[in-house]
Amino acid sequence: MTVTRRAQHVADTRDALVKAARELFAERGYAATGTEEIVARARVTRGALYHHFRDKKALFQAVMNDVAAEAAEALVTHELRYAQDQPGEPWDQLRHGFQSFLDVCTTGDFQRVVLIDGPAVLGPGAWDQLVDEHGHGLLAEWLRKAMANGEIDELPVAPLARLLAALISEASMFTARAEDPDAARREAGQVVDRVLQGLRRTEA
Amino acid sequence: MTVTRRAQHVADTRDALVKAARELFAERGYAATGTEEIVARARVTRGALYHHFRDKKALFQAVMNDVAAEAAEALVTHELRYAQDQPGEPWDQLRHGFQSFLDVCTTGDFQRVVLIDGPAVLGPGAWDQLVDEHGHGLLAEWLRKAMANGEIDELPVAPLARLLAALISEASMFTARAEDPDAARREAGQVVDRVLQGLRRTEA
DNA sequence: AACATCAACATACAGCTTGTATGTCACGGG
DNA sequence: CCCGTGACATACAAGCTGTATGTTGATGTT
Repeated sequence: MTVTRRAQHVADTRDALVKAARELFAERGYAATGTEEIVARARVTRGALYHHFRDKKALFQAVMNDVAAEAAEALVTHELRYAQDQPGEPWDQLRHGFQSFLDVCTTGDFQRVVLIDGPAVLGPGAWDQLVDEHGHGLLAEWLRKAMANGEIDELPVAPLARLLAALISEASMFTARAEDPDAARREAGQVVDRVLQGLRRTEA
Repeated sequence: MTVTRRAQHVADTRDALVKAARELFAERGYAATGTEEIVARARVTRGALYHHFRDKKALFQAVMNDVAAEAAEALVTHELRYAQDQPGEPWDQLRHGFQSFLDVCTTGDFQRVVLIDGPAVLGPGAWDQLVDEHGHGLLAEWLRKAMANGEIDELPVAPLARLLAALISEASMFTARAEDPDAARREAGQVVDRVLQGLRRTEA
């Protein structure tokens, strides 16, 4: 067996650390979470933590990647299924994808970890890295395609993708913190959709 | 004299605290700035700090209000002058205002303090409060007016204002962290303007 | 004018937290 | 079979925040 049992144990403790940290970071935020709580929940000691990660920030980085990867994967599979079920125009897929993106962002973990603490802990540019790494180069890709098809106006893709992502992120925050989440979700979705519609090709 | 000299000294130390904290928070971020550095720069002791502010977060709150108020004021005066110089259509003023907003957000202090550390330190909802307090209820006002004039489509104003503010905030981050800030500023401005244009009333 | 009082600080202290240095033990190769 | 090394656990040092206590100068009172 190439993968020894010991190696499994190692991976297991690492995963336990990331999982415990994720729960606590999402619940109380990065600053308010002590390493002691994390290792207690993971049922290891701080020694294990500092063996696997250089410092607390590195652990947070791992958690953030975890959350982002999960969200990206959920979005992709969701959209792939939709595209299969209903092979319509790319435009409709883009609209649908935006709404799905909104729903994905509205999960609690994503909000607190990626949107709130991420930039503060890892400095600005944390987003850039995430964006580059976890595929919403995907988003840029979609936009490029839509432009090539003449469905939306030509615009610099890089800033457009980032601004739209920020738009949706904020929409998710708005939704989550509203008194009436369902109503807020509808309103936010409506606004997002309208903004996207506004980008459609203006008939020359 | 109703305002005694002692009172001036008190206000002076408080201002010195806020100013020193603002510089350091903007430069190194909230978490990386110790209270000792702050009071050293303000040439007082930590006792003074904890006399004027309940804790470090309260000081940050004051700094954030300071930065936000300054930005809001700059924006307003700028726009008022523009409106006076060139009393055109409200639509043009809205477009111009967005670009000004972008420029205001691009100042270093605003980025780090309000956009990055603000939500993380004071929790989400810090934005809501700022938005409500420092007038970009102004923004909502403009939008309402533009809708009433039939210049842009009817949409829920609250989410629209927040999403547009987030859009511009992200545009400013994009601009500031780009290799070529000037080019990035142009691209970001172009995208923002295009999004805004997209909201114009669709001829029924 | 002497005195009490209180605000505006300064100083000293206690507790918590992070990171590191050191120790231990099991596993795995030679 | 034994020794080295990785994977932890433990113990320690340093820094930071918040609080409790001390001090001083202004201010109001009689």
